[in-house]
Amino acid sequence: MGKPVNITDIAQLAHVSVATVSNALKGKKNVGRETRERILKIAEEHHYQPSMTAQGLRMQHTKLIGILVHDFQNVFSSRIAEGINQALHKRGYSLVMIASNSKQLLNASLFDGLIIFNYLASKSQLESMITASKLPTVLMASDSTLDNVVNVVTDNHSSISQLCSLYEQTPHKKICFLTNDDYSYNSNVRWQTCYDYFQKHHQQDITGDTYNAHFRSAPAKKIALDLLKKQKYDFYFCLNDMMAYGVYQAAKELGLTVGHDISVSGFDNTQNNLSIFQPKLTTADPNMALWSGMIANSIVQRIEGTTPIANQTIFVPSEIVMGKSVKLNA
Amino acid sequence: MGKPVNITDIAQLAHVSVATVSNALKGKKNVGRETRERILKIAEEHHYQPSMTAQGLRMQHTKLIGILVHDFQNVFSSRIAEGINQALHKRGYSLVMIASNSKQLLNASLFDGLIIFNYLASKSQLESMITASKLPTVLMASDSTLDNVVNVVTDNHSSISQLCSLYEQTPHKKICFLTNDDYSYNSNVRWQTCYDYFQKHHQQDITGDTYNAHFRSAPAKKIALDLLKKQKYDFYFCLNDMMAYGVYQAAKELGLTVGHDISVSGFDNTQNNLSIFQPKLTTADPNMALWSGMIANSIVQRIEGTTPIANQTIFVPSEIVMGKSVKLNA
DNA sequence: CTGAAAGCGCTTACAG
DNA sequence: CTGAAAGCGCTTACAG
Repeated sequence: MGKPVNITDIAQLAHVSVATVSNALKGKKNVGRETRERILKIAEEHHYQPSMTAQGLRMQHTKLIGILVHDFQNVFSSRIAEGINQALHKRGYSLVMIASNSKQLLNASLFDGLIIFNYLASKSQLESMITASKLPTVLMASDSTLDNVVNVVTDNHSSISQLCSLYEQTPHKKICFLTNDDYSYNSNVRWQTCYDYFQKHHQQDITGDTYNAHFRSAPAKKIALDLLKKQKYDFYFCLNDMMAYGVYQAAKELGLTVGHDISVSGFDNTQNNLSIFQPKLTTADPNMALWSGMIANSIVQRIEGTTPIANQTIFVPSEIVMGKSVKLNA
Repeated sequence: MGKPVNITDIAQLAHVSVATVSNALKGKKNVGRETRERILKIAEEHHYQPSMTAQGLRMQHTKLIGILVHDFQNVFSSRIAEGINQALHKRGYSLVMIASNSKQLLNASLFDGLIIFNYLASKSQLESMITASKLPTVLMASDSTLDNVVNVVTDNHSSISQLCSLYEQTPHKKICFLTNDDYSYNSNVRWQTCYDYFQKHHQQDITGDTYNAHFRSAPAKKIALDLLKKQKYDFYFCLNDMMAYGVYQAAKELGLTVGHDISVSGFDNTQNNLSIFQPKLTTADPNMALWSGMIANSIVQRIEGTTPIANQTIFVPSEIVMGKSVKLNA
């Protein structure tokens, strides 16, 4: 394809220097009115668009913020990305999504800042990437203590405590917990909150009643199928919604009614207008709008120096949404 | 943050020129073995990563391919993007997703090629963007005739014809069609195929039995609710799955059983392991794996000059998946 | 108000 | 085998 028109082309067309074209285009006041208008007109006519590689190289920033996702298909990252994108756009930045197999782009002086949600790497691998990039970074599910990162995370603690307290208002006697793997920040914090809660209020050690279903529905279904057959538990406390969905499926397969025969709770409030959960799931809603706004704020402030670069953790409030999946005493 | 180490830093550390560092890093053979190893070691130790803006400016390409989506949340674009990403990665390109509010990036000499799925702009707006960018471009739902675009689209024709022929094997007598707006390529092609089919096989003009539900479930539900109450139709031929879902909801609300009282067909096969459609929907499956592969191939070939830049339309085969939503004669 | 020049970090043809 | 130099498209301090 013919190469795009550049600032030199415009300069020639307008019979001025490239410096003047640049100044005119950037709205500097040191350009004569007549000259400016002529330049603008020509640039417009030729669809002139400044080269981001040249601008980026010269100015040492790109106004681009990268969001690294494990893969493009992840529904949760897509949802939060959309919110962040809106917020960043208002502040003059563009959000660019890349999948983890393109992570070498993170250190390529392409982005002014980084946002990372889920990653399969270990925490130390992740941190070495972030350290190498030297960029202001927001982590959405971590408690990294690196200087250039701010963790903007769900306030798991308060929501999980409230969810735990529901147990006392049910007729149930036996509760179990579905978790994710050890390296999962959210799973760890949520589980620890449960542990503390049951230790304190019921003098009960929940360790033996904890099952790792990897935050996914299929393993959760399998585990629940087994446990339900043994009638071992009547309350399935799931540390995220996907696992709750697995329990729903298991219950259905065994002819059990959620919210009646057993109770199920989740976390994330991923139920949408597709009405996957029947009955409606009792879960925690992370307030995505607030979350994305805080992420956008944090990163822009660090890039622009409004907030000094220093480690910080910000908790985003979440709230309980009451469904019909937990059977409360009359 | 401290600025990243560049090629000059490495050159000083290794006591050689930047040219030699560059040659060593790129694996050129004109560098002494001892020198090369020393350079590589130092670069490694300092986590040297070439600047993409500098490289891009110098080489006039970035190995970056942009995919423009209407918004990050769109499930369909996310799904196809993931497939394209895998295929491009193998060929040394990175896929970068941007939302439509960042479309000025398309002409910024940042990308080597463009992939565009859904856009709310009119065809002419879209085409002027593509023309200005002068980049090899793949369109996934269009029949643009611009020189630098190749349309890689679902083979609507064959699947829709097969779906239409199902009607003759049902006990139903009255069929209606749910469509999208006029500017929707897929809707247009699919509807035209239906029109031709019914004209030819039933001497019937379906125009009066066509309803615009904007490819979305909510409007489809509303329309279906109205039509079902009037008992006007017994076969709801939906030009995509989302609208079929709306019809399912309407039927459920009225106590009607899909696949028994009425028949419903869709297009896209978006049903996943979340089992949203009960009973399983009869629909067309676009073969996403094949589709993403063909997109990746097309664009890389044009970028690298393997295939000359010229307008082309490629049809991706799709196939019917038989669910239980269409009631066939015994 | 305008333009010549330096320089951002690279790559590559060229001279030695 | 190695390095000096030009140049990709910009911006900005500076001189006039």
